[in-house]
Amino acid sequence: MNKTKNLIFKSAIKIFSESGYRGATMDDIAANAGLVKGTLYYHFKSKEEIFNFIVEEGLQILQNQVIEVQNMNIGPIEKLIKICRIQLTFLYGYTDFFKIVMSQLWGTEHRQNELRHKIRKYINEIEINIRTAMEIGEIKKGDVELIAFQFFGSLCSSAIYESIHIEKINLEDIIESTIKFTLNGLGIDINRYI
Amino acid sequence: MNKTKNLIFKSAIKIFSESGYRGATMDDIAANAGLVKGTLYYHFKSKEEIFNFIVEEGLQILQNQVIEVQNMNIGPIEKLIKICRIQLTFLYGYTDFFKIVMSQLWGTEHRQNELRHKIRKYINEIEINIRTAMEIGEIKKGDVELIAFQFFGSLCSSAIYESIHIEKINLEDIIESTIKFTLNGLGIDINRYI
Amino acid sequence: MNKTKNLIFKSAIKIFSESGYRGATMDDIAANAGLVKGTLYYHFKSKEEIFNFIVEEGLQILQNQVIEVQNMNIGPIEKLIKICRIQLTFLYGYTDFFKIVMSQLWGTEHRQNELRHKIRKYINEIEINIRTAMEIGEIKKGDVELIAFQFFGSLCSSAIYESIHIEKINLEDIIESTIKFTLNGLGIDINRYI
Amino acid sequence: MNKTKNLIFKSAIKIFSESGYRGATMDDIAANAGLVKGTLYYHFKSKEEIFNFIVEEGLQILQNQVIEVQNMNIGPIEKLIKICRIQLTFLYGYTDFFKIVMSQLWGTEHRQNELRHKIRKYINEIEINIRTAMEIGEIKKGDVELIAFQFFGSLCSSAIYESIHIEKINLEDIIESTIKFTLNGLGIDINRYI
DNA sequence: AATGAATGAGGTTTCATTCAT
DNA sequence: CATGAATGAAACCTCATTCAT
Repeated sequence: MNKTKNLIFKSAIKIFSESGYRGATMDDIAANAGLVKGTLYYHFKSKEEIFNFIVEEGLQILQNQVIEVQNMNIGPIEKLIKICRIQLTFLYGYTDFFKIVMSQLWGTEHRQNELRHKIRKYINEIEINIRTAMEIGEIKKGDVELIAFQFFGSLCSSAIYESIHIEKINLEDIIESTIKFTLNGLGIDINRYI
Repeated sequence: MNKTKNLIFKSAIKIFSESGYRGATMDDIAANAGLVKGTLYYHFKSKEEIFNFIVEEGLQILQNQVIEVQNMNIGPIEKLIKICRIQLTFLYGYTDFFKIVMSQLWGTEHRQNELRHKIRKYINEIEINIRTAMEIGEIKKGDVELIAFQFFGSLCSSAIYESIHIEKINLEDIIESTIKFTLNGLGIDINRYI
Repeated sequence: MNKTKNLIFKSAIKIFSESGYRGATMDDIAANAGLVKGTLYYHFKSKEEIFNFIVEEGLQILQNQVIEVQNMNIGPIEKLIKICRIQLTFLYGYTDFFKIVMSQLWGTEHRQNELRHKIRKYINEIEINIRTAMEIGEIKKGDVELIAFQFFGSLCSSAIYESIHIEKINLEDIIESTIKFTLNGLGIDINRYI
Repeated sequence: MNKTKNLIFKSAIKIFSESGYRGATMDDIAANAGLVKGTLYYHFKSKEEIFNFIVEEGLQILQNQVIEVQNMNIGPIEKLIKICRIQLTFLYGYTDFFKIVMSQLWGTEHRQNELRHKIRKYINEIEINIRTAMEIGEIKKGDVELIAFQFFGSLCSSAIYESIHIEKINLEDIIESTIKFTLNGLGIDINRYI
C-alpha cells in the first residue's frame, strides 16, 4: 500500500468510526487525510470501495492470527483462550475499525450483508474448536453454533464497554476478566437456580 | 399515540433497522407507511425526533420490565436471571428495534452519544445486582462494571446471532443456553487453564 | 403534462439543443426554466429521463401525423409528398428538438443506440411507400432501404441548412424546393452523364 | 506527425466518434491509444486542440480532393458528380471522422460554431458549380444555396444510413444510387403531382 | 518523451424540510 | 389532517489539467 493510499485508509477508518458509513463524507475523509476529495478517487473507485478495502484489510489481520492459532498443536480450549486474547487485543488495538464493523453489522444493504457473511466465516473458526471440545468431552454438549456466537459476543461486550466507558482501561485486566467470564460465566452453581 | 403516528412509528422502526439512521429516508418511511413524506412532518418535527421517539418508547418497555424485577423480593442472582430472560425475550420480540440500537451505539454524533448514555443507565441496573451479589458472596469479587457489560453483552451476542443466523430459532432454547452461558460460561474448570 | 413539467420540458429542449446532451447541465435547464435544480428531480428521475421524455414526445407528434397520412386513401407518391411536407413543417416548427435528435444520432452510448432505433422505425414508414411505388411501377426499381434513407436525408439537409443559414427563410419555398429535389433531383438527364 | 501523436490522433477519432466531444474523456483517448493521460498533454495543449486538429486534418483531405476537381477542365455537372463520389468515398473511408462532424454540427458552443463555419465554406464549393450550371442552363433556376445544401445532404443521408444500417454495404452501389438520386430524385414526373 | 499522482472546479443526484392548498 | 410540489444544501463522483520525476 503506497503512502497516500495508506493515508486515506487511516483517515477513512477514523471518519467511518466516528460517523458510520453513511454519515462519513468523502470530504471529511479527504480533509482528515490532508488531501483533496479528487485524490480519493484516484486511489479508490468509490466510497464503497474504501469501505470494502478497510474491512478486508482489518479482518485479514485478525483472521491471520487466528489461523496461526488453529495450526498450533494444542487442545481446543487452549485455542479458544488464545483466540479470546487475540480478539480482545485486536479490539483494543483497532478500536476504530471495530466500531465500523459493529455499526455495519446490521441492516440489509449490500455492504452490510457482505460484512455479516465475512463475520460468519470468522465465527466458523471458533465453532470448530467448540465442536472439538464437545467431542472430547471438555465442555458439555449444546448448540455449537449458538455457543460460538456467545463466545464471539465477548468481543461485542468489550467493544460496547470500550465505547461507553471513558476511563483508561488496563488491557490485561480486561483480557483476564473476559477469559474468566467466557470459561466460567458469573461462576454460579447452576443447579441452585435452574 | 393516534393511528397515523403509530403507523409512522412502526414504519420507521422497519426502515431504520434496514438502512440505519442515515440510510433511511423520510420518503422510505412514508412510503412504507402508505403515506406521503409531508405527512410525517405533521406528526413529527424532524427525522431525529422520530428516531428519539422510537428509542424512548422501546427502551421504556424494556426498562419497565426490569424495574418490576428490581422491586421483587428476591436475590440478586435470581434478578439477573430474570433480567437475562427479559432481555432476550425483548430482543426476539423487537428485533428491528434492537438492530437500530445496535447500529447507532457507535460513533460520535449527538444521537449516538445520547443513545449510549441511555444504554449506560440501563446497564447500571444490572450493575446493582452484580454488586449486591458480590457483597453477599454469591459471586466472586471482580470489576463490577466490566462484568455488567459482559452480562449485557449476552444480548449483543444473541442479536448478532439473530442477524446472521437465518433459520427459525426456538426462543426458550436460546434463553436457556444463554442463561447457562452467563452463569457458567463454557463450564470449564478455570484452574486447569489459567 | 402539468405546468412545471412542461416548463422543464421546454427548457430542456432549448438547453439540449444548444449544448448537446452532455454539454447541457441540470443547472442550466433549471435556471432557464426559472426553477431550482432540485425541482427537476421531483418531476424526472434523471437527466436521461428528461432526454427520453423529450424524444418520446417529439417523435410521437411526428409519427402521429405520418400515420394519419399512411391511413389516407391515396397513392404512395402522394403519401411521400405529404410526408415530405410534414417532415419539413415539423423541422421548422420544432427546430430545437430536431437539433437534439441530429446531435444524438451518432455514437454508441445507450441513449444514442435507442434513438437510432426509433428513427429506424420512423424511416420504415417511408420505406413502405417507396416499395409500393416501385411495385406499381411509379418509380424505378432500386435499393428500397437506401432510397428511403435518401428521402429522409432531405430532412437532414434542411436541418443543416437551417442550422448554418442565418437569414429568415420562407417555409413554403423550402418545402416546394425540397419536394422538387426529392422527386427530380437536380433535374438532369441522367443518360448524358452516366 | 510523429508516431505517438498519430496514435493519439487515431485514438481520439475513435473515442470522439463513439462518445461525442463531451462524452469522450482524455482517459479514454489515452487508454485506447495504449498511453497514459499525461502523455496526451505533451503532444496537445488541450482536449479542444485534439478536436480541432482532427477536424482540420480531416476536412483538409476532403477539401484537397474537391479543389483538384474544381481545377479540372470539365463542366459543372461533371464536377458535381465527381464531388458526390468523393464525398461518399470519403464518408465510407473515414466514417468515424464523419460521425464526429455530424454530432458537432449543432449547438452553440464555440467549437460547434467554428465547425459549421468550416462546413459552410466547403458547401460554397458545391454552390459555385450549381450556380454555373444554372447560368449555362444545365439545371433549372432556383435557390442556389438551398440546392447546394440538398446536394450536401446526400452525404448526411448516407452517414445516417451507414450509422443505422448494420449489414455490409457495397460502396459502388451506394455511389451509383446516390448520384442517381441527386441527379433525378425519385425520378417522378413532377407535373403529375404538383 | 512519458508517466503517475494530485488537484479542484463543476457535474449529477439525494433528501430533509417547508409550505400552500 | 393529509398532500404534493418546491427548495437548497450537501452528498458522491468525474475529469481536464498540472506537475514533479
